[in-house]
Amino acid sequence: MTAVGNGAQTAGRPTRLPRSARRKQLLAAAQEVFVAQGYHAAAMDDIAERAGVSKPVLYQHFPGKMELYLALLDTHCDAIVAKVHDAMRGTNDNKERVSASVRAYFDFVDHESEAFRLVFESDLRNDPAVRQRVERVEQGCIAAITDTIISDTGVSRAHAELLASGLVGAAETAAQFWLAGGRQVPKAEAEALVAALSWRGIASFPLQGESA
Amino acid sequence: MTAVGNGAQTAGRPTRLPRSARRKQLLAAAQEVFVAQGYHAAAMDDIAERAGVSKPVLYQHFPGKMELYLALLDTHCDAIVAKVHDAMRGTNDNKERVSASVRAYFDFVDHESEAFRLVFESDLRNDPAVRQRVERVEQGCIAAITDTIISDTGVSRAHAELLASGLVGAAETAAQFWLAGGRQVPKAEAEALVAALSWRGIASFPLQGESA
DNA sequence: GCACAGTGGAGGTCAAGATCGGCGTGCAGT
DNA sequence: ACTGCACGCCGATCTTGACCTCCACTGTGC
Repeated sequence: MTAVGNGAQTAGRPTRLPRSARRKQLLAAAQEVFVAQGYHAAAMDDIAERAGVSKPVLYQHFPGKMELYLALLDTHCDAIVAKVHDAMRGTNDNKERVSASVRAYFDFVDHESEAFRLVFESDLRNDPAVRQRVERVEQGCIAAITDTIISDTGVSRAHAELLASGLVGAAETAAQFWLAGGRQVPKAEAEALVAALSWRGIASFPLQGESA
Repeated sequence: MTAVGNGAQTAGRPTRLPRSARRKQLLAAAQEVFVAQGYHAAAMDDIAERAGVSKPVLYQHFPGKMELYLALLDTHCDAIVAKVHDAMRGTNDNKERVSASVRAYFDFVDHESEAFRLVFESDLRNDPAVRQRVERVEQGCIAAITDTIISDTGVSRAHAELLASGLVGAAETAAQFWLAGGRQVPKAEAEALVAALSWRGIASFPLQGESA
């Protein structure tokens, strides 16, 4: 976990990068610092130092701390919703849809845990701009699932949304727990377990009425 | 939603309270402000104003902002875990246990939404002291359910924990969604829906192997 | 050899947490 | 009942810390 990309050259020659590459590098450095320290504790000095540049450079690429954070957030928010959408559209078998959605969550947590923590453990949820984006992610995931539930079970939208939020919460919390616990269970096993839980939970809902 | 307890007396005569009553009033005011604004955005001035006193009084009762927040947190953390424990011990029927647990979450969200948001939407999870307490709550709930799952299904502890985290996440997220959506669905209905989802999901796990 | 673009470190500003001298009120003793 | 005392409370202030810009330097193209 040293500096990003081209490495720290604080003592060596300062390398001149094209703006595009520099911007990506700054974003990567910012992501590491934001995830490690949280938004408030992260100082712009830390981010600049992490990237191996000085603060003015940072401010030549981003107007302020908030915009930098939002840029990062936007990138990943899109990615998450897109993955769930893909999981829904990739097949017509609902059981497979559940599996794919759960797998999407675990993949995301496994491969991009930094992005996950950036979005779901943000300490800025009170800020309207951030709140809007984070809620948009959850709403987006819930909405994607809701539509499928409605069309396949016929329950009301309000009920379907509640069920969808439960499923999303199960996948999200389980994935988070799996990550926090140090990936004790093999990933495929964990996915299968949570997928089974979710599928058994939702599968019999077309019945609508409760049978004992 | 004006000032707490004895009302705002900014213009009138300042009332002198015994220390114990003043402390409780300050805690209530702090809770309102912390929930409404989040930890970082909440200023000690706001809390003092909300309580109708001045800042020095606040600092005569609590050493600092963090201690004030932790005092609040501790109160509610205990309450949540206790409720889930009660739900587990109240009966031996597992289906009823699931219902009771879900009802516990919804009750908590319904009746003490402020406390819920204080704990689960905290913007201080990066702070070790806060993180420890919040994780302790989730771990506590998960652990309570895990034991039941293990003794009744025989799956390994790691798997049971994962399942438990999924169930907790479902109840938590659904309750949160229900609250955020303005309680559109009647509480009893929402509880029944989520309980059914959870119960159907977990009920057939004793089989262990998957039947189509 | 010279102009120039871009870097690096020092400083301004402001918000928010934490604190000091005065004030008014209720009570004890005579 | 009157006076001195003790205590809780308030307005105004200090300081820290973090975001955001200005002077000296270095390496390059003509």
